[in-house]
Amino acid sequence: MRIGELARSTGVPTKTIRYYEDIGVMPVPDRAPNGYRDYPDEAADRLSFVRDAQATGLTLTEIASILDLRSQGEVTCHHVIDLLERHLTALDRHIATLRQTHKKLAALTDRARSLDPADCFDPNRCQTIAGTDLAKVGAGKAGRHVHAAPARHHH
Amino acid sequence: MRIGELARSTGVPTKTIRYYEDIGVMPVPDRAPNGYRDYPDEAADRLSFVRDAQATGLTLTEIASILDLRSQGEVTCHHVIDLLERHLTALDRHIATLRQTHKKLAALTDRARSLDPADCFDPNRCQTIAGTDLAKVGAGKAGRHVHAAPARHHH
DNA sequence: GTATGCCTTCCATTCGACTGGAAGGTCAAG
DNA sequence: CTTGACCTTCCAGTCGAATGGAAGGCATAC
Repeated sequence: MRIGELARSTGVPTKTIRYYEDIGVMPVPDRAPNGYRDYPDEAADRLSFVRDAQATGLTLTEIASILDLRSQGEVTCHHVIDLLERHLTALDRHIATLRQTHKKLAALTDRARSLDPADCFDPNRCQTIAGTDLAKVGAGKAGRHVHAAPARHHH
Repeated sequence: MRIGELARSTGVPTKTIRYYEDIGVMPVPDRAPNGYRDYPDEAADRLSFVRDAQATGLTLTEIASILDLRSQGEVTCHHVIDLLERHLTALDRHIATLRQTHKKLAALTDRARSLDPADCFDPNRCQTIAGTDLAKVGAGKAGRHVHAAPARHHH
């Protein structure tokens, strides 16, 4: 499979796939006689795994270290297990905060929705909601920057 | 309250607080006669809200638009509600993928743990796990880059 | 009075993760 | 034999979100 097809089948741009190869999260593929990259079918799964892992907040560097493409001698199984275990705990906490703040944001949305729609033409009304009420809704002191995941990529 | 205290009480560095002010997610505070920023108690709540919202994947720009600190006329309640609603849906999906991939990573960790510990001194064994098995575990085709949250900030 | 700690502004740099664009090679269709 | 889609490398730029550091002002302690 060529890079374009892989890109189409996974939704990951070709540019990004090449970039992943550069930084070591995707393995160096074979080349067709013409120099084109030639991917095995598993490449799509690998790419999907990378994206999923990324979505849980692992950095590409961490993912690379798990997938160990560069086969550095110092990277042992223990390191990988450690990394994964620490990440799983962080992930648990992260999901919890996410659900919490989801609730807050939902409450906030309800509040915003329940306002007299006519007031929406008065910027000051909006500001008031945004300012005071919002601050109160979001006032919880839950675990700060527990950790994260990649951003939307529409630069 | 001065910036240092605010920083201590929220865990957000002073640099970052000033930066938040620059980009408009934190309101411009009063100044003491000596020129020092003087924050009201609510500032801590506001800052916490910003961090929480950020943790759910909203960008600082989006947060600023919700908090509407700049009071642009065009930013209506509807825009804000829209933004929040879209974000909440995205967040639901995101949490779902997170939980899914959490499961995958947990399975992966188990698998890694269950290997003969002696093999851990053989780099090749680790590579094998990392390569083939991992790719399979992570092979699910769940919704790609649904969206996300900010990164750990230990640059 | 000077050391210490906190504050101020301003400007440059970092970091991860892309993304764009130039310059050019390959190949099937018309 | 050219057009167009697809591929190659390489290097530069962007974006969000900080972070670092210089240069200097304020306030309290000794």
